[in-house]
Amino acid sequence: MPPKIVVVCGPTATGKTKLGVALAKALGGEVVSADSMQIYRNMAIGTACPSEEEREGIPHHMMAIADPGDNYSVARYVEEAAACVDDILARGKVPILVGGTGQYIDSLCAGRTFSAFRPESGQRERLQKMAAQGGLPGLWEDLQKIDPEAAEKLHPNDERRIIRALEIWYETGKTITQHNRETQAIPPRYEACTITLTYADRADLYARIDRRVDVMMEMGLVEEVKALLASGVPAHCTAMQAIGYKEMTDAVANNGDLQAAAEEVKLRSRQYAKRQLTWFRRNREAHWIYLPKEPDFTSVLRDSTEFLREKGLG
RNA sequence: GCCCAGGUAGCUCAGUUGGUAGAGCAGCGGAUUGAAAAUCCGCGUGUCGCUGGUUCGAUUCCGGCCCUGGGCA
Repeated sequence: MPPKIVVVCGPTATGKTKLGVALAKALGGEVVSADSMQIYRNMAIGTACPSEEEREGIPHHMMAIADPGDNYSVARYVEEAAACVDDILARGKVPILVGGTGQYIDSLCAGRTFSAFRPESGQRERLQKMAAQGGLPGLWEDLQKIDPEAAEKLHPNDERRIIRALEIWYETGKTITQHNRETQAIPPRYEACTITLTYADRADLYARIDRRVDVMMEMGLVEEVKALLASGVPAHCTAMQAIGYKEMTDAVANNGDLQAAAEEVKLRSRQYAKRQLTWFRRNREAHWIYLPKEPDFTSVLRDSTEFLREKGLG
């Protein structure tokens, strides 16, 4: 049996951080972040990265460990986070995976491996150029000849995945279908005991998100973005695609209305939360906690620990 | 008060030479195997301001009324 770990997931602004810390204290655990943007340094405000006080002395891993100019990826995450988790287990503590990036969570728990080559090989750039010049339909047709099964599953407009599938083929001589089949055969690396947090009423979640963006603005999101740009972080790198950062970058560059930009950030955050829900709904094993408008943290914690006890944790 | 323009989806608007209407955005749903806070796909949710008239049939034409914006007083 793979080792058990706790997973706390859910859409943004549902209190994952707080629950993660409380569970770490209750179970003797450490937090491992599963957040594709908190992974970057110097982005504390816009990514709602927990402060020292909020961490309450609990060690937090996989947080603020990459340079914003780096282009972090799932592959790197799985490798580094697995090392963290294994280390925590080896010390007899409970790893508590906390975050909203479903792809990172699932890939880590599945023990998924990724095709072993550097995306910087130039292949991707070449394919992107072809697509940009109207060659996407042709690329999809190429894929259909090389790997009909993959082409079947991909919409002809899904440029990223079509290019990814072709890139793997040209670089390794193996189809993505073959690669996926191999990774699916890998046994799960961890047994995830998953708690998914969300508000029972979507309107309450959206209201929470809106309020949180206002707080980020008060805390100085604009200054944080300006500082990143001033330090030489490229305006179009992965980190700057994060919600809050791209909108503020545009607003600052165009001398635009910051309040209007904040409204845009709220909208994009709500849409993001909805996509997160779509991802998490897929996991039928997860224990969902449906929060009322004014959540009572004590009962959320009790509900969580009860579920984990049933799962044999704590 | 008079003149003009307009009132169609949650918003901005298109349209119907009379046969109960469609785009963008928002919203909802789905996907997701090295960008994932990214990216891709699907779905129209409606007393066509109200009320009479003409008509087999009116959101469309005509009258009246109400509302909004602009102009003249």
